[in-house]
Amino acid sequence: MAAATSITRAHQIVLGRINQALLPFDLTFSRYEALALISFSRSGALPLGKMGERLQVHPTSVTNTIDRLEADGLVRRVAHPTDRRATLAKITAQGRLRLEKATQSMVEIRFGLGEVPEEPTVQIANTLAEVRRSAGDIS
Amino acid sequence: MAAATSITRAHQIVLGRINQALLPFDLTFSRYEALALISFSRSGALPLGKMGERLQVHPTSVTNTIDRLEADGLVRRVAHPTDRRATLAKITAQGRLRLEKATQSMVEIRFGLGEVPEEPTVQIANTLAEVRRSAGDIS
DNA sequence: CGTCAATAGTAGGATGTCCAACTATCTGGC
DNA sequence: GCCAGATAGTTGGACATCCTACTATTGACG
Repeated sequence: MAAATSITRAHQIVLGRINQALLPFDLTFSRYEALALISFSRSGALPLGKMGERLQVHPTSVTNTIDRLEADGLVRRVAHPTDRRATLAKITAQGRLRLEKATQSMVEIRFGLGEVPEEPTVQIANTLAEVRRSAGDIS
Repeated sequence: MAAATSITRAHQIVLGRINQALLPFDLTFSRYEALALISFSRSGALPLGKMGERLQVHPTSVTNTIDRLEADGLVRRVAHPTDRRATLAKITAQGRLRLEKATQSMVEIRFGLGEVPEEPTVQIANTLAEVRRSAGDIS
């Protein structure tokens, strides 16, 4: 139970710090993650469904996230070239700019890890990998 | 960044499993945590503010949680004996029964850790302690 | 080549979390 | 004693998440 509690608390702490740091950019961690994911794709656009898979969130959550990013002018919904069911979220120039600034801030706060040194963070990723493996999140 | 991502994903996975297991008892992890906390107190009752401190959540979250537990008959709001500002959440007999059953289920799924062996879970708690220490969550 | 199951996305409703603002009560300094 | 500031809890609003149910489109099998 100590492990489960630790994960919950660590998550609260890290997420809280991250969202605090993203506040000036009018972003949240969900929106930041989504924006970053899109920007990493070669064409700068991704079908919403694919995003849900990658981020491991429900399709309705993606809809919500993209709604907000689009309202803020950071992405644009465009039609999928061949599949008329699908919608692509395409990052805008403004979106890339905002993402870049936000990422600087993320790096400064070390993605919520704060003053925790490098070595322990590697440990954390490694030990939690066990949990993620058990759920098929990673192989 | 890998560490931050790992914490987020592990949290999603563990919380998802826990809430799934609590579904038959009409509980969520928040409500389960709150109920357990109250039951551990000597008198079986706690001021809402104290609960917020212990669980590290906002006062309004406690209000919400207790609202639901009370609506389900698992706790009852009673007046604080000396401080008329404060309200105590007191666990009911039905609450203790429900908690007991839910706890059995929690133990069975090892609090969401599933098939992860004992040793790695200890590792997880230890490595994440670093993050929690950095936020003053633990000493 | 036509029907029907599968897939992509969205709408509505529930829960949990936070923040800002409010009411009620307590407490300490004058 | 009294009044200002602190404290306890709630209310209303914002976000993120999930689930169920729905529409539109695709694709596969008879």
